[in-house]
Amino acid sequence: MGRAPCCDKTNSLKKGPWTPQEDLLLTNYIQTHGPGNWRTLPKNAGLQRCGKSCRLRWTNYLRPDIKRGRFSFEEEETIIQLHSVLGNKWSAIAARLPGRTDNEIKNYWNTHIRKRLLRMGIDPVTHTPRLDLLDMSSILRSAIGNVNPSFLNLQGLLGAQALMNVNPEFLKLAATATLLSLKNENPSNFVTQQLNSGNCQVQSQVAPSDQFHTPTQSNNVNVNGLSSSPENSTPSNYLGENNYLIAQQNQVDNLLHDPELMHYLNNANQNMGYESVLSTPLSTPTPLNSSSTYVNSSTEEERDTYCSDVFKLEIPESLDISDYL
DNA sequence: AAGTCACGCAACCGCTCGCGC
DNA sequence: GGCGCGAGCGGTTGCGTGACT
Repeated sequence: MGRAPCCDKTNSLKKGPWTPQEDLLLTNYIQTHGPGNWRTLPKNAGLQRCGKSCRLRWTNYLRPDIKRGRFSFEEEETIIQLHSVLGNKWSAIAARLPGRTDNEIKNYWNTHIRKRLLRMGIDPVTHTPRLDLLDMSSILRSAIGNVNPSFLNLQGLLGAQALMNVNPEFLKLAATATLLSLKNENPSNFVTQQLNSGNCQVQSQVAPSDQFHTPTQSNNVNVNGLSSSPENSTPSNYLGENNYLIAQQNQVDNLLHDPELMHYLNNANQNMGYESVLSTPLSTPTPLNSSSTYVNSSTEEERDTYCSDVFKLEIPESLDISDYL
């Protein structure tokens, strides 16, 4: 017992950015002696730095096997997949990405991937579609854009029950309409048919569900020996449109069949108003006209725009969906 | 040209865990 | 068994830089 602290705060150890001279001292020392004891290293190397600072500088910057430069699509995809399995275990993720450090991956996640997933309406923590952004109204509006407005009246919805208390079948209807939109198919006929018939048994009505339903194996993420259980299955490829659609379909299906989620939705209006769901600014959903826009895009903006409008939705005031509530 | 803002990244901070005393 | 330290990790901060007005 009685060891001296690693970083004696009374000492005026240097902090802040490293100078080239300090880098050289540290690199030369480690190449000669190896890292060894980080606590004694600064003194032996002639550095006025904390051992912790030296370790960080070496592992995050000076290490010779570090790969610099922009992350490739493959690396990005791997990070997303690993994060869906491992969460914020940056060191574990970095261990499976040769040449990348946990700090670098963490920074890249926070500055690029996280934002992109949020823009795509995907919760970066759970890797599932964000229901708070799944504003069904606009999808329905776009879906029924050619329906006689007199047929629908939203007053009942806005004046009555919170949207969070929505009938699960309505959620399913909206989600299916969303998926039809994602598939670049016109959901109008489908929604109109459902609303006219009062039939909420959407699943059986969706035109060829199998057409874009997920193969079983795509539920299982397998990255470098890691595989996720079906319960926390995640999109296997956010960068490919088809896989993205498959993932969306799967995740929405899973959510709509998740009793806990439904329980949450049924009780959420006790904790929050439906304003959060309805607060999305008015917008016109952008059709996904290109089937290859996203995966082949070379710029981040192009990647982003692919799905940025997918969940921008609104409810027309003339829509009456009270029957679904 | 100058000021402002947003973004990215390196570095720091604070915590936990494992180990030695 | 308890304490303290080293190492490692994740979260956060702050600075540099480029874009924009």
